[in-house]
Amino acid sequence: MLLADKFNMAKQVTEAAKDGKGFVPGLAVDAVIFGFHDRQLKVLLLEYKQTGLFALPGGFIREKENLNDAATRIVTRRTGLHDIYLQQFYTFGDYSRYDPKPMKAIMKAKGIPTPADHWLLQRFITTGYLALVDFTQAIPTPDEISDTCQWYELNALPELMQDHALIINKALDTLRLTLDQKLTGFNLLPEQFTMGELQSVYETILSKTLIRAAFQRKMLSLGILELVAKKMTGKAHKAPYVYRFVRKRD
Amino acid sequence: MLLADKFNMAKQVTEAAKDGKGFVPGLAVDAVIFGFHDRQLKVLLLEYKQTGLFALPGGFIREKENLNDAATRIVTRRTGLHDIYLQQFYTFGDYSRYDPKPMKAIMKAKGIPTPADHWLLQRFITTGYLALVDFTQAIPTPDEISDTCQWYELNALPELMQDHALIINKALDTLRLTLDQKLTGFNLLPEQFTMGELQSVYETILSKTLIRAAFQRKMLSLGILELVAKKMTGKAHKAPYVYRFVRKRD
DNA sequence: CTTTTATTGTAACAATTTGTTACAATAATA
DNA sequence: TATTATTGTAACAAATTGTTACAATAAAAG
Repeated sequence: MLLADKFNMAKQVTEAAKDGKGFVPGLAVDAVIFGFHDRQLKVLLLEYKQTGLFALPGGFIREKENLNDAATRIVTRRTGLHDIYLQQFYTFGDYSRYDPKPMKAIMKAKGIPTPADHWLLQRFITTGYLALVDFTQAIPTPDEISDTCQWYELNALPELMQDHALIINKALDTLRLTLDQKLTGFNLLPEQFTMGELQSVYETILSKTLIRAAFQRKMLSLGILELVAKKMTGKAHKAPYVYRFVRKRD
Repeated sequence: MLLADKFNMAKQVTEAAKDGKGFVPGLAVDAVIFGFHDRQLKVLLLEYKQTGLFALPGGFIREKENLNDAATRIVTRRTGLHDIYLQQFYTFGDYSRYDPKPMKAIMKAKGIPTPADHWLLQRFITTGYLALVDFTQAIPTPDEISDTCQWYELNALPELMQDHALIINKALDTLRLTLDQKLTGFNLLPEQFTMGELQSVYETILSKTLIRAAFQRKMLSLGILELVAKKMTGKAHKAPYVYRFVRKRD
């Protein structure tokens, strides 16, 4: 979960929030926010310079808030985006993931007392959500206590807090397994895109090259692409068509 | 979650459990335990005669227990089975699922005081697990405060507490979507089974008839079936082969 | 016994889907 | 105007899945 949000809550929301009241206890939300740029999958991470570690955006659930709404709120806060593709993928509840050390370090650096029973130092179980966003539209936004909020290449992640590397792996596994079924790849692209761009999203997610003719034929056969126009690339070759994703009529 | 287990904990485990201490707060586990019998999918449910309602087996997570271990413990308790196929499928966190009324009714019937801040009357978020068990081996076992623990046909479920009908639906959806991928259907059968029995498991889960020749060819091609022997059915026709499931060598 | 009945196991062919190769179309550049 | 680098798609091949058919056979009927 996002340490920053913990502080956010502890420091600014309400008096009650200071001791964790006003939130569902023991449960957090972590978001693996994927973006796509330069034929690479990116993940949005927050940096905590005090610990030398990075963390997934995360937070807590308000007393009367739906779990899914909490996830939406968290992702919207860090990206500035609404109408985000969000999918709950796993709830991480191993006891071994409980490690109050990094949190303690951050709290100390901020001058917050760290009694052993402080609510931020208790065990948390976290529900993982994966978000697919348009890289060109997202505005990475750190919160009050994180130092940066930036995109990182999935293949070159910095050292992550707790089990956040595991959470990202599981998110990617889920994305791969449900890609064909849920047709979620489109969410990583701008509203309009070429077949080549779509193919490169698929290739990057699946980590394998696809056969161009077969990919194009398959995508067109699904009836989910609407042709918009041609696109002059300024390159010395035929201009590709531009498509838009249209929801399949059931 | 299983009301029975709440009481179980509250009444018998430790003094600490009485006020919910010793458990992870706010989070529960519910298990959708599937069995297969007479070409029907069955679900294990607990009955609370005080409320006229039925509930999924469920419970809480111990202070230092892994979430997955809690699920295993809960399913093992209700079935007497070890080495169960268990799969986490979703965490249910809508605020609207919070409804203390049935719990209050049960507590009153048991002579337990019901202050508004009683830990059992708070909002719980619950992680759903689906279990696939061998109907012939499971021994349905009610806990201290439930009246019965029995199999119910998926097509003829009694009225369920809270959002438990929704949880069962989501479990079934997950089972259907992952059936081919995870080859989980075998877990509903005894160790040895005929091709016809396996096909009827698939047909029941998917709610559609499958083509016998294609099904058999596909299953055999997967290399996960080991021929054991022939089986005399006592019927007036050729005896079918008997297979055993063998894990695919990676 | 021999024939009938109801399945099982599988081959054979058809239909569909996916993999592969090839080639015309074409926007910019030389 | 020819060249270059891609795009769009057709055409055929290979693999997978759907369908039909038929021999094998355990028990029951005659």
